[in-house]
Amino acid sequence: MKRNTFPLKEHLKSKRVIEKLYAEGASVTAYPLRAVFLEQQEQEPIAAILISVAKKRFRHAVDRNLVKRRIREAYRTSKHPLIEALENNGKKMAIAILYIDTKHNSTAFIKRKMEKLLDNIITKYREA
RNA sequence: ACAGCUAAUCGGUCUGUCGCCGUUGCCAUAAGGCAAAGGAGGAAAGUCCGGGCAGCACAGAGCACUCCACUUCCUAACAGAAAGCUGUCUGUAAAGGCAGAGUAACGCAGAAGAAAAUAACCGCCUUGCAAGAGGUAAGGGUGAGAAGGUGGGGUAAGAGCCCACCGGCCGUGCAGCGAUGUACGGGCCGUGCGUCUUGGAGGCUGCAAGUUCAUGUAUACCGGCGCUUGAGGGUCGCUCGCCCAAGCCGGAGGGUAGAACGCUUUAGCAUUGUGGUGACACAAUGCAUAGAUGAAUGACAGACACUCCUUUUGGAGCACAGAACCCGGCUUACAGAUUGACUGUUAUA
RNA sequence: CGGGGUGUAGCGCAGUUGGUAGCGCAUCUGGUUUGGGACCAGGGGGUCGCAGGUUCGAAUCCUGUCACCCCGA
Repeated sequence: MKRNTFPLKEHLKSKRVIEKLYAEGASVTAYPLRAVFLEQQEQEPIAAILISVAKKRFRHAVDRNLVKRRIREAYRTSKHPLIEALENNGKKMAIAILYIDTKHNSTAFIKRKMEKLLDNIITKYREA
């Protein structure tokens, strides 16, 4: 059985890549989540992830942290189908996950939507 | 007992599974793996003050500018804190809020009002046929503010002109380190704000400071100094000396977007003792307690505690809020719990 | 994290040596026109972001607070 991890290496940090991602990346939505993704070969992990919660939507740092932690937890526990799909094709990818609701949602709800979102990324990438 | 006021403390606990971050140890050529013990706050917040620290600037002194201002005291420092003083407001009270250096000179005080400061509009009194002249701050009216206030004597009418009490000012004695209080005496006193005067503080920029390494570009351009008549660098607390030495400094432009140091041991925390009304200081003993950087400190399940609603079975809730170089304050947000001092009301002894 | 600014009528802005809060557009009424626009005349509309303080008096000075915007790699 594979372990559900999300170490620092899999975080997306490079400013250049992020700028390119937002400029050229394709997007999918599974409300309240939106993903922006781009194929990106010059990187170590198979999928580099960026999680973003806008200050405009949650004014207090406590609320932003809570939402980011829930998203991180959801990604950690449901990332393997995506990783396998990319590995089988020999591709690597940079993904930004945005939270576009203005109120809190439960962890279980976010996890369901995360699974749907990652599934959507795979199908949309195959089409393209 | 209830209600309040004030000072302080706390502001969930435990178990299991899966994760995140750095540290230490072991294993591994390496990538990494395993284990251990740790991992948000009283406000981490706002960024309103004050320092430390860093770079740059700087001969000395003065002026200007900005801020502060009852007294004594604490502190590294402060616009902060402590103990007091005076006035004023709120409260039955405990208590709390606000204001408080000085006034020699100068300026301003809209509208209203006769007049806003060497004052006479109406009125009153004297004089005069009258016009007018003189005296008068008791009464009217305007205003935030109008000639110390109230009462009596006194007078042509009046007025500190005189007296009593009160308020203010000056002097002396006493108490206090002092602000100030108090007793006695004196003369009889025009409001507010500002400029100003006196004393104190302040160089500028901020960890995206600053330092080092790697990658990369421009050995090109402009200005200055220098090329053996030595710029600059090293040694060094400084000068001399000695050594190295052909580049160095600034501007504009181009390039890089990675890593490390700074980065957590400190004006540090806890306990006890001593001094002080107190803020606080000193001493002894013990402790080591986040250090991330597109930014970790969590998710899920269960149990307990607490509060509320229903009622004996359950349901709901559980504040404000998340470190970003570090401290000392201030301000603002905050469900609830505990302890000490004090006040009021009611009841009982 | 650090630095700076703004908040005044429905909209865009003046007014900050303290003394009745204005301008343009919009809006309303009347006139003009066959009717509309333009034009002419007149009117209404303000917790000056919010809460305290100083002052006789605050949009203006001081303190706190809320919202929004800009700059620094």
